[in-house]
Amino acid sequence: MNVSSSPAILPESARRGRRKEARPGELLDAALDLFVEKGFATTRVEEVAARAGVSKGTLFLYFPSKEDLLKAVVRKNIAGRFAEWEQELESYAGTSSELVRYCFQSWWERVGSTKAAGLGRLLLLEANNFPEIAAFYRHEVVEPGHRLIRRILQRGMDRGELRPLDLDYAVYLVLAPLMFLSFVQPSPSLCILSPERFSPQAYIRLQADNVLQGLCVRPT
Amino acid sequence: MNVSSSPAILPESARRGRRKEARPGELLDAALDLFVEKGFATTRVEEVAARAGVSKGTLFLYFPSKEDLLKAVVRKNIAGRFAEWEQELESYAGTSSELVRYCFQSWWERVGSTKAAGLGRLLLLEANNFPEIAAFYRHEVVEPGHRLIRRILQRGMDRGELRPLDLDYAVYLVLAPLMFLSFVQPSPSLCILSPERFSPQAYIRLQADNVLQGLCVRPT
Amino acid sequence: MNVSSSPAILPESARRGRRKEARPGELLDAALDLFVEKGFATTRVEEVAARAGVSKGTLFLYFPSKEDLLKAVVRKNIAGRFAEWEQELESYAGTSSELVRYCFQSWWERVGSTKAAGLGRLLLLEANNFPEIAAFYRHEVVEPGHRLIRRILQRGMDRGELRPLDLDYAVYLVLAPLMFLSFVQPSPSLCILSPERFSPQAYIRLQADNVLQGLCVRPT
Amino acid sequence: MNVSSSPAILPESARRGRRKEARPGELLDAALDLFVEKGFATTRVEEVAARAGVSKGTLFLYFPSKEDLLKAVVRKNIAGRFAEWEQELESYAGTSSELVRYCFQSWWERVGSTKAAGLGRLLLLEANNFPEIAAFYRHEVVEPGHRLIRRILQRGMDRGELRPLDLDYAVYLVLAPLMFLSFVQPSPSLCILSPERFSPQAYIRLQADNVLQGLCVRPT
DNA sequence: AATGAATGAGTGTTCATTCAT
DNA sequence: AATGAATGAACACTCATTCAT
Repeated sequence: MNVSSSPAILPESARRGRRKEARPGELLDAALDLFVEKGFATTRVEEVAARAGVSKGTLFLYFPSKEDLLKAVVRKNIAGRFAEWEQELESYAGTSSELVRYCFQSWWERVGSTKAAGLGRLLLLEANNFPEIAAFYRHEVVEPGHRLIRRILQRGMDRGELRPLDLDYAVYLVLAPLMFLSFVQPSPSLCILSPERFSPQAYIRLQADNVLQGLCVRPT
Repeated sequence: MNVSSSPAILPESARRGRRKEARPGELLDAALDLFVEKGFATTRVEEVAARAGVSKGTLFLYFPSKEDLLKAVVRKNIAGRFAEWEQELESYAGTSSELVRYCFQSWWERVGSTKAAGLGRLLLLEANNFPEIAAFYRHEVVEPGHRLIRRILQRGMDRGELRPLDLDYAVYLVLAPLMFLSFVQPSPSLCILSPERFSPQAYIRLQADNVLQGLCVRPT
Repeated sequence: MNVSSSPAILPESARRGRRKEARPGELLDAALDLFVEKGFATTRVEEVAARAGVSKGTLFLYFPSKEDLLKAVVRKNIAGRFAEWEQELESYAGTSSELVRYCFQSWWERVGSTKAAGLGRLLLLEANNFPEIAAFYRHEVVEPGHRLIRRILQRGMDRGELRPLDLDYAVYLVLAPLMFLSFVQPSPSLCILSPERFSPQAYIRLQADNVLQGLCVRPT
Repeated sequence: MNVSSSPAILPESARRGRRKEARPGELLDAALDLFVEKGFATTRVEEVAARAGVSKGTLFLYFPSKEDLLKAVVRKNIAGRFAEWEQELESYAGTSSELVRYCFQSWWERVGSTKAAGLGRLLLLEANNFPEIAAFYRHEVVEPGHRLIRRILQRGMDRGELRPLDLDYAVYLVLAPLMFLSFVQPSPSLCILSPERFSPQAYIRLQADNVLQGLCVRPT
């Protein structure tokens, strides 16, 4: 259609009228943005609706309550990509160093650089207020994530490429730098000194490097 | 005080009197707890007052508004310990490895294990809502912290004990694991699989170890 | 109609077509039911539409507003049966006792046992909110009803069959039992102890009996 | 106090300030008035508050929700006067005619002429919407009322003063005229032709008369 | 200084009504 | 004629803040 080729032609009339299939997605995107940026309690449903280009009433046509909107946001942004990820791991042929680097890098590409990255931060606080949602997130995201990392580290130990580790804590060697980045990104000015010059990619690279090699000089 | 000079007559009011100066502190403690646990917006001033054992009205006697209460919480819990810390660094005689380990450990003792640890998380989530407070925290805590870590790493590089690093990113090698812990601690169930069995000390130790040595086996 | 001339082609739309004229009636029936059962304010237009098997929008095609729907409900269910009733009275040949009994009985058959009975109760409760509608009902139903009863009682007094009565109050001797029944019927559990066993006919019979004979034993 | 003796002195300042004990009662009175007049759904809590001379928020200080306000209204206006009434019946020495007349008259004095009379009408509709409240009313008011009337009629039959009756229906000979009056009173214009000239006392007297003697002339 | 009753602006949610299709 | 997506005014309820005592 020439709508997409010339977006200037039908901007207004397209926004009006019925768009039943598109609405929920637009609302969920708007909600994710605002919830991550301002928090759940501070975000008014009217703001969400406005950002999605509809009225307050319309939002309630698709989501029975603000809390249900949050649930839907969480559900939508939890792609079950872990299956795919585990596949890749099974068939990975390279060294453990390469695998860890690949893991950091592909987390950035698939999660960290997307809007979904803010979800963790959002739930960080709301976990106490909405235990049910937190449990869902935990089950769908956190647990699979832990399992994946453990397997990677175990593989490295099995192959003699990684030093012996207590896996219960070693998981966080991978998790902490990634989570820190996703927690901090939506309001970088608090923790990052020069947000303008900060390159997440460079951050990821150094963290991957160092989790493998450590700070100390190595005898060559 | 003449209150204590007539102990038999005013036993009740004496208890009150003794506490009078402590009130603001108790309110700030209660506020920190609740803000960290439930978030700023979700916490009602009445809850804060109740936890501090006073009435809602009394709270407003000491703090003109809920936001001012938050500001006061931030101010109180930002001890200017960086001066002391920098002192210790100047006069530190050991190796860089020891210094980094000491840094992790003493962060845990002085910050991570205290209630103040939750402050970062609180402000992380409210940074966008209260830029002024965030800027204050940034200036008083984040920037000195960054400087401290940079100096430690620089010292290590100067002494040839640490490998060459881009300090702009290397700071986060230290910061990320510590911040992750303090962000996650108040609602551990979200990110930590077995919160009951989780030992922050063991976490700290492994992170310090690994930031120095890395995961890879080292040739002996 | 040419719709029926091509029955094979448009079987669906034919059903629609046949119903087209019936729509308003079905909506009015549904509205009466729901208004009487749940009250005007508590009934949503969507419910009315749903019960009539059409969409919300369709209802507004026939009735410009919810209040107009109520007006139409009232208008439809006020059959001008009083003319016929008065006729019967004029030509009635029996005793006054028989006439009163006949009056009770035929009220039950023509009004009390029909859905229209609930109208009185509905308007009783909404009279203060919609004075205009109440005035209409009063003029079309209440006043003719009063006149009818007065005439019956007057006839009885004239014929020496009924004791002398102040007609301004005596009307309610007939009205009260009938109205009570119609007010109470739609939610009988409130006033009637065993709604399952309650027979309106038996109620009507006893009330008619007693309004004529009274409770006291009569000397034979 | 001279407050009551000179009500003009402190009219305003008295209304402000704390009146914790008086508030609930004032709110309940206002609520009963408005609920009876306009119905539950149509009455806004703000109106109730305004009529009681307080703000919307204050109402919620005393009643957690609008529905709870309704419950409290019902509870408050159900005086347990049935015990007293049954006492009077036990010890009543006169004829059954006198007793029935007394019953009609004292219902008017104790119930019909008070604001509580509107309760029945209010619940008539809300019974379907709030079954729990209806059940309470039924248990506290309707059932004791039925029992009382049955006993009166039974006594009359036992003493040979009243004709044989099926009590299950005879109760309504007493109930219907009284209930009709209380249902109709709050918006008399609907059913009563000349509300200005209508005397409830005259109504009560005639109904009592007639329930005993009937319309038909009696041989003397 | 302390209380807690009172306030009212603000927010989530409902629902009669409109209108593009 | 019929639909049902969209609207926004209206209302129940919350809670930071005030103030008389």
